Amino acid sequence: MPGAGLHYRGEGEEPTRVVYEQSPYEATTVSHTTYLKEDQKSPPDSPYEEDTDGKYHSPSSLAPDDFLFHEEGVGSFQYTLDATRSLRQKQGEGPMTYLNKGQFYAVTLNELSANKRLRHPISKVRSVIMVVFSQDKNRDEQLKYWKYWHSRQHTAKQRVLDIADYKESFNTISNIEEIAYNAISFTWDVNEEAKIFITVNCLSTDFSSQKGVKGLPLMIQIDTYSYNNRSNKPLHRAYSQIKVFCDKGAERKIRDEERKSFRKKSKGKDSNVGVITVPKKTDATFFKTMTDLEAQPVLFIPDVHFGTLQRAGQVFTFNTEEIDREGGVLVKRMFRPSDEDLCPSPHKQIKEETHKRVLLYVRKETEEVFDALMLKSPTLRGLMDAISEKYGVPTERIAKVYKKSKKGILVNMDDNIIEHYSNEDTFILNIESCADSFKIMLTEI
Amino acid sequence: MPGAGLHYRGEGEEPTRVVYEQSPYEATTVSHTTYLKEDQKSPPDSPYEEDTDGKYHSPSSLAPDDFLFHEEGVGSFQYTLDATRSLRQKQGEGPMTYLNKGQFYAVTLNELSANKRLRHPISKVRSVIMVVFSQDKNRDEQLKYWKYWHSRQHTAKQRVLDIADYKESFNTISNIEEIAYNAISFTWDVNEEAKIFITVNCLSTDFSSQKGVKGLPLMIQIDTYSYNNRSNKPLHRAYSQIKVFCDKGAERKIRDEERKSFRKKSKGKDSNVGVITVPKKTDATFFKTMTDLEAQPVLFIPDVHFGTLQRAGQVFTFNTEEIDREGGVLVKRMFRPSDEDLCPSPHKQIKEETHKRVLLYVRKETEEVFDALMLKSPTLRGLMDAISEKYGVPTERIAKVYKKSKKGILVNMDDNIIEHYSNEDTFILNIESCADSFKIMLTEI
DNA sequence: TTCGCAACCGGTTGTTAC
DNA sequence: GTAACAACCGGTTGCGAA
Repeated sequence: MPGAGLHYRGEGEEPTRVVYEQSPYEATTVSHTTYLKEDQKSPPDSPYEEDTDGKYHSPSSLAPDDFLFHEEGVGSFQYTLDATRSLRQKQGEGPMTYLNKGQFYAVTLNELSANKRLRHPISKVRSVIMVVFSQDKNRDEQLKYWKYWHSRQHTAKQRVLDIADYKESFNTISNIEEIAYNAISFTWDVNEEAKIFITVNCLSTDFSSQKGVKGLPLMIQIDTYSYNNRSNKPLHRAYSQIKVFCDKGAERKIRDEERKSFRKKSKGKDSNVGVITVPKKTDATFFKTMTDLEAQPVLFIPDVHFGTLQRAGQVFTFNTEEIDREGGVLVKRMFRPSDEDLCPSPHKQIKEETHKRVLLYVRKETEEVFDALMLKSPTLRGLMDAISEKYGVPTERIAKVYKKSKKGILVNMDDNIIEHYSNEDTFILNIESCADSFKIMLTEI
Repeated sequence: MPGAGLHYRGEGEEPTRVVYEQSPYEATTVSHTTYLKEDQKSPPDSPYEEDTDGKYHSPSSLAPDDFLFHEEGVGSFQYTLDATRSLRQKQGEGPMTYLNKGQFYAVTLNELSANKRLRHPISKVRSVIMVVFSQDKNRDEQLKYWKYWHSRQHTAKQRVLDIADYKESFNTISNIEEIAYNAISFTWDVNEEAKIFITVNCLSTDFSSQKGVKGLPLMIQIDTYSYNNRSNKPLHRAYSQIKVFCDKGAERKIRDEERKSFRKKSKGKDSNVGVITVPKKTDATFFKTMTDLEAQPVLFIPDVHFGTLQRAGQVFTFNTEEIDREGGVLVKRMFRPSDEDLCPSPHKQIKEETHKRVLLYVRKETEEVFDALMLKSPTLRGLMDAISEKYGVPTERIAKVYKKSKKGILVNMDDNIIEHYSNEDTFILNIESCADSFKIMLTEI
């Protein structure tokens, strides 16, 4: 790891002074309050790596104290999650921390800069803590999962991520905002350790109706922004991979792994192929710093339908107020993601027209979960518009729309047919590209 | 078991002559073709019991051959299910047979009367084989379960119970009717053993979204009616309790039970509390005769909405025809359960409204794809309006509308014909221009 | 490639100790 | 009662044999 000057923080060790690599691109001193200009695009990837443990290496050649922040501020923050981490770790996967659904876990946030002792003059930052899926899941997949999960909750108000209102926590943070169902933002002072208590309200197995299968891994991601930053880009981003279990499932999982490890050992077969056993028991997990600060995390705000519309409105209103007080126009944009950044709301307006609208569910043949098509009018045109909007097929390029009845009869779709569909009728959708036009097939199921 | 004269049929043993207890209520000879009068209510419970094994005891004191049928005919039929039965059996539960979803199992039906050798002059009976829930589930619960299950099937056509079209089977049965999604009826001759092959398409775990829980036990029930019986009441009713598993789950379940039984035994603890171990391995299960012939089994026909309306209609029509030939008015009622006996439609009003509308599919001779004609009323006028709207033919210019039946018979279309069309009936449409008017031809296909 | 089968997976349930 | 924990449950997956 050439030239990397990274800080290692052992357990119980006081964070002291940290030295960062000098950026090859900009070698000037930047204070914590000097941020990236907006037009500064495509920063280089962080040139150093971290080990799979998520901790930082301590190179033998520590640079002197008077080195400065990395331009991006990457690496200057360190977060921990107070939960037992899995001892074993599959090859090709990062470490995994086990949580129980509905249980509170402490998350601590520290800023480890060399200037720590000097105290930053403007020392407030805003962090957003989120529950997201692994990066191999794209935006649509993530939203599909969240929608699926949300549709099966007892109450539509059920959030993915909650924060505890412990006094212990409120001494260190403020301006808490539930900016999405899976994201909470708050501000804290880099001169003091911040501590929050979070709980995750979904199970890793909640994203599929299949029984007896592994749950999906999730990530707790923390993005930290300059308080007055004009940029959409966080100063720092880190994550911790988690699995969420029922009841005391996290503890059982650890127990079972220990048992299995013991059985393996007693068999003498040191077949640790593909499994790395983390040596010592870890009561806390360090977040792993990410180098990609550009990717937009997927925020989930449920589809606001009738009664729920109002609630989402509240969130936005609240955010807007907050942000107005802060005076940052661009920050406002960030904290109020556009419809496209969120779960796209098909029913943006209107109340008197609602009775004419039809909500159809369609899914691909190969998929399990449906997409919702809200037809602004129960007509062929309305259907084509909805498909166009949802799947990016230009309306004018849709050559034919067929429907196939349950008996397999192929019919030209028309207004009349659509008018007689009921809300929540279900179809298999097939979009066939044919020359430079598309043929749409809705199969009734 | 005092005074019980029951027949025991061992494996491989030919059913020969059976002796039944003389009814204390009626000691007259009744032939198989003499049935209960309709006004004869509340028959006494069958005065004999069966052991939990579901087989019949063979009392040492067998009565002579010339004893006669029990008034109800109960006990004169014996059915077997060729599937391995669970070795263990929980206290308070009957025996349980394990099946795999989608796998075919043989069911044999025998009539064991003393007159067997004499051959019945009128020897046809109708049996209905059903998959139902245990008796502790009332009608509403059962329908709720079926609806839940049906709503999660890949195709709405998915039936609960299917019968194989093996030649081996068709030699012994006829007039097969799928009278409900969970019930199939057929006729057979009591002088010959009937053999059918059935498969169950639901899992015992399919009735709940909960993960990791026991599946619901089901019953295969067989009701046997006199072929010309005017009564709703079957001659005989028997059931076998089953659990349906995925893949080869039935075999695994048996294996696991054997393993556990072995472990218990090796521990020396003869703690058979609450568990009866069936001594020998049973490759087939005997159905257990039920004494309650009054209870109406719960038949499941899915909510008929638009497209599916017609399918249910077909079933009914078919049944009605069948029954008319048999001439039994009351049987007809039985095979055509009222809406209340079936899955009650939640959209009853909607159905009432849409009841009058008919959706027909028509295509040109040369085309492949159909157009939909929504008739606002099921009349000739409604048809002409729909054609006019769809193809721009002025209604007043339509001179004649013919229909051509499948046999090629040409008929003037009238209100009556149209009223009897079902949703999604299909036609070839031909519009012939003749002077300044048009002739329409609908050919049934 | 399929089949038989044991192991995996994790929600759920029952049992035992405090 | 409640907390800890092992066993149950059955769909699913992976592995070795035919």
